[in-house]
Amino acid sequence: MLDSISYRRAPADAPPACPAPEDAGVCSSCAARALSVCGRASDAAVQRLSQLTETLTLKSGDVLAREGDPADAVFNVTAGAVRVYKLMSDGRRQIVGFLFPGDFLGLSPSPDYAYTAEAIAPTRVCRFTRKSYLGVAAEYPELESALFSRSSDELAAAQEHMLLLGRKTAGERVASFLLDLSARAARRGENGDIVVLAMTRGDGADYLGLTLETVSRILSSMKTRRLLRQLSPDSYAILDREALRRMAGR
Amino acid sequence: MLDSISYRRAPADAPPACPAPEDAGVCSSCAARALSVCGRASDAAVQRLSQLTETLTLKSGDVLAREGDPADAVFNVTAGAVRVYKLMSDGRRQIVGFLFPGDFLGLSPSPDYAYTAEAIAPTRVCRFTRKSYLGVAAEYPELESALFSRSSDELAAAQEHMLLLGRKTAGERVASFLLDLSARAARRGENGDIVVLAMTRGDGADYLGLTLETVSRILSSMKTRRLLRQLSPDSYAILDREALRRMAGR
DNA sequence: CGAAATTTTGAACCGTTTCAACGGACGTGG
DNA sequence: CCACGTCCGTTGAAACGGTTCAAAATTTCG
Repeated sequence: MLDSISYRRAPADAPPACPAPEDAGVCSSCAARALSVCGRASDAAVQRLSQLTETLTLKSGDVLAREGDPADAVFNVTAGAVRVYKLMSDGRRQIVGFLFPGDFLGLSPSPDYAYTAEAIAPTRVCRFTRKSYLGVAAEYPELESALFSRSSDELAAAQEHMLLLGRKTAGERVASFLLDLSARAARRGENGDIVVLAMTRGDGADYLGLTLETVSRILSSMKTRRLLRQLSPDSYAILDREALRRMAGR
Repeated sequence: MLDSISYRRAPADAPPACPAPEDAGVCSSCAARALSVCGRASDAAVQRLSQLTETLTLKSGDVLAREGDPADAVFNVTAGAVRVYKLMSDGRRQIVGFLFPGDFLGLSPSPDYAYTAEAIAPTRVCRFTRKSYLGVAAEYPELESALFSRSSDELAAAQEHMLLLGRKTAGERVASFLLDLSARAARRGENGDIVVLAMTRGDGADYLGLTLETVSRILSSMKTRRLLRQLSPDSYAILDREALRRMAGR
């Protein structure tokens, strides 16, 4: 590269600040925030649920849930990032999604987890047992509606991702991914013009159905074509969003 | 091919017989059957819902829902087959799923359909308006639980399909597809050892993220390798399920 | 029966993967 | 503080799986 800038990744010693700061250790605000996002949960349900909740602080590599294990907990991410994936016996991996603050895991009533979920950065989550969740849900049907709605959004995202995996070219995949990360960051109240790739190239590749080399090559070409500017190894400024949109297809 | 047998597709003049035969035109049994599959809906909810239901008879090519249109109806397929897909502007298509008798469409609370759904054979569906569905759901929370459960199964299937699209080889995809069709047929009470490809090779390809030529080639090689025997252009007998399983991976 | 659509098969091509090498960032221990 | 090993990202070159293009065979349907 022409300009060999010396980068430094963000220090990885402590969980990053929570966008909606919570009283450390107390999880009521977490449950409230998590549920209020859905817009329909009653205050009473929030109160009940937050009593049944514990906060976990995880470091990169910690496993929240393992494919095939009994699904006895529901999680809500409050800080950090999580990868959710499925494995084949020979090690091939498909990441089916990344979780960021505000996202849920484990809502499905299925008895076992169908995926493994692993922190990929210092991460904080709220955890409630499925049993306690079911008790509250039975009492407050609007909670179930709210989470059903969330779950449906997830299904729609999964269908969009099937289109990406089944029909898009490598360039279209990476462009779509960057725009998606940007939109999600904006929805969390962060700056949508700066995309932070909280995951490695390998993780990105396993999400996009590519190899890490292909992801790296495409990011490089986006840099030389002035669509992106690399701010650090894991964050990029979007210079030409319109070109990225065209490149993403649909 | 060595043996050039003369095949004949099943005649396509009338909707095939419904597995649980219903009084033609009357939809109460349909709603009952649809909901009872979930195992939790009360008789009262079934009664209420069936009053709000109409039966539609569709021919191949008829559209149930179009991507972007307001999602004001929920469907339950009682006979036939439906393809659900997303399109790119240049015509590339990803089929995100096929619907067979017993399957639902349109459960998501999202205001618009995120996909197009089209009959690919003579098909019968029960249709209820979203408005009437919401009314009943508000009154009978167990209905919502039951459909949430269905929807979660769909999400799990979508995640499994992402693994297929992102990481499996062409042979693994086709083998997985055949086993999946077989399992779904068995769940509907049909013979799981005979797989009916209700869709064209092109539809299969657009589901598997391949071209129709690749699908055809792989089916041919499965025939010559005695994993399958072709009973008609659209139905195959599974001769070696174990080999298919190995071939499907995971 | 004849036309249109679908399926099958072959051969050339190409986008992505695979294999390989190198460089930078970071943690560890001397 | 520097040497060392590891992990991650980048880049190049060769190989390959699946696509594209083309044509023929079969099936479907009016």
